[in-house]
Amino acid sequence: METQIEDSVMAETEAEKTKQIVVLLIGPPGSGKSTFCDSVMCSSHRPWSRICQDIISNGKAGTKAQCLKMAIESLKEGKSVFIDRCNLDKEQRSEFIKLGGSEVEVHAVVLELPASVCVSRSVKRTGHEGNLQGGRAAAVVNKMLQGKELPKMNEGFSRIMFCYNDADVENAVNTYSKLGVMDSLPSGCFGQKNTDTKSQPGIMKFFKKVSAVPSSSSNEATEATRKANEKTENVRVLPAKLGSSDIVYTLAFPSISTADFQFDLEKASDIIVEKAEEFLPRLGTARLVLVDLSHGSKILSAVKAKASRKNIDAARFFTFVGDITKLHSEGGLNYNVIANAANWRLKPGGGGVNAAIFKAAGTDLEAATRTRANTLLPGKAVVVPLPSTSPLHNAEGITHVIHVLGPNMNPNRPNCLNNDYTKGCQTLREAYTSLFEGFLSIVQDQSKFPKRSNPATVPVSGENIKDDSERNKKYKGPQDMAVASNLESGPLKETRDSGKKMSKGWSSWALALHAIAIHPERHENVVLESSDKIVVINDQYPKARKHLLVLARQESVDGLEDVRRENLQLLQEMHNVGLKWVKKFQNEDASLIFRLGYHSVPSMRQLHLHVISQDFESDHLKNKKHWNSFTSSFFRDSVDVLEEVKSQGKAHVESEDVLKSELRCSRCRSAHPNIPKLKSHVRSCRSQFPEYLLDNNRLLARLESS
DNA sequence: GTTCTAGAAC
DNA sequence: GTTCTAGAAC
Repeated sequence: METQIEDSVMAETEAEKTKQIVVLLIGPPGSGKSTFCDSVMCSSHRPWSRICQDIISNGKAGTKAQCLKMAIESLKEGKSVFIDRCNLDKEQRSEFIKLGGSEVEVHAVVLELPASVCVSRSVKRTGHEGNLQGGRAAAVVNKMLQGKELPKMNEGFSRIMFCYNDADVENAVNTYSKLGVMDSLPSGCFGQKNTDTKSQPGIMKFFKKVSAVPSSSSNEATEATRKANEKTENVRVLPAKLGSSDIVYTLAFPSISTADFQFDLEKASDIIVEKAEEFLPRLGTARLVLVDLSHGSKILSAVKAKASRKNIDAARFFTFVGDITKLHSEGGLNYNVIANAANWRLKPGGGGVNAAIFKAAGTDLEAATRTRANTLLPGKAVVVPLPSTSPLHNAEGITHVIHVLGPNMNPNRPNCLNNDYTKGCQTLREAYTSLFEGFLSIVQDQSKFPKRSNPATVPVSGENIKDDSERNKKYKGPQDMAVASNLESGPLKETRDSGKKMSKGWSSWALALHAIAIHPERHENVVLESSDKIVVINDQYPKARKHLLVLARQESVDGLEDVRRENLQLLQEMHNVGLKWVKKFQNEDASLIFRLGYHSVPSMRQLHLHVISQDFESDHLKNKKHWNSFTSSFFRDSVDVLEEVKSQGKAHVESEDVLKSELRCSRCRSAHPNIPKLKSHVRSCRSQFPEYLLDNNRLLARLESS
């Protein structure tokens, strides 16, 4: 018996020592992944299998699935495994990480060499198994690095080594070469620096300096990868020379403010021509196309006439008749960026161009817009990259939508300027400036991957290149545009005026309520009640003994800030449903006391009414923000919201700053130094509630509270 | 919104 | 030493 036990202990110890390893190489083409594997395998005493996606299919490129299959087979044979593919993002890595287990450790070796090194190696190599060579290489490498996510231990790695230069690589090669069958390496993350080489500095500098060079589309690199196998590129073609097949960057835009906002056509056409003339020289070969739906459009003919009088290049600035969402499929126009005559809430609806674009782009555009901005001021623009899943991206080739808000002269629309054309023209000029600058930033951004430049000759010093330093100074990337556009204050008083909120989008975690409200049928397990107007659920992290949420189902009402008179019926319905549940709970326990209300600034998207008992007995109530969001003026009682919307058309929204104020008992208002002490006090406090809460049925108690 | 955790507060 | 908060990451 004893020997048996000893044997099994021995076996376990041994098994631990002989753990196999899966090593994921992480790096773009040219980073030296294959060389790394070869170097280790040359001198290692451990059996290794190198799994290279570029050659897995009888010497040709194969699939991730093939790699996985081969990895499993190699592990069964007792070999350790190198996964020799780029593995640049978490998703790409996840399935290989799953190969790990009690018998198998998963490591990462990150080859973070300068992008320029990778590009130059990719370009120079002739016998590379992936056949990624020539001028396309730079585009591919740079595009890949854009989407790169560095590995983290919590993905499931037991060890990560970062290499930033040849010395680091050599060190890593040695580490793995020396690793005998019985050895293991310490786990942890080694060598990581803070710097991140998402882009290739040299190439960026270069493309900022040359005039904007159009490229076919943002899919350039993907397309390049595919074509790299078919074409032998002449890498010596200069950037300025464009083949006839090249697609030129094109912005299609509607006339801003002249439709629904009733802006004077003559004045508007002057401004359009003036701004186009100003921007064309900066836009390289990119084109501006004014679009209108109807052939008899007065704005188109006015602009056409004025542009012709000013001798503006008609090949680069022209008018086009058609549906702005179908100019390619129905009009044969190649274009990649469209402007939207947006509303200040950046939401679908209203009719016209705005409705058409949101409809054609699908929900992707709405979601993408939210990550950039919540609202827009007149005269401002926000650049939104269109996800490749959007129908507009696929069918028309549109990669970006730029929302623009122009001045309004229509008394039936918000912020009417009452014929003040001094202000109006100023704002319209500003709107076109914002729009064209946004477009310029896209063109510059995409020019990182020029179609026919030779990245191998990317100059370290750019003698032959004209320096357009003015542009360098003045224009920022699209993301900066979005922020800048929203941080500036303007005449739109209704707009949320805290820069923080305005530039905030909805993170993925904040969309859960929205998903339930829109598709309650997909969340049957959590839905307590639903109708066509509302859905009732338990708060997932209740902050009191009873804590429900009544969700509005209507799209586009994200929170209290969006509520207007037209939503009164909805608010009343939500309130009534809340009351009904309060009654139900009080029938079960008459001592429960409730409040119904909204958070001034919700963390989660979709208007939701809190129905919460006032005991606050919950382990989920953990911090100051939790407490203050239910007990300070940040919590807006439903009765008050209803009253304010009825009388003023909207509800007061308290600043988030109050969430940081001191901790006070919701009954006796005494202050407490920290959450545990506060909670302990609240458990035993039997004071009367403040007078304010006893008014107007803000507090819903079955019995007289004592 | 929560979770995790470094470091401040005690 | 432990408790608690606050900021980052998700």
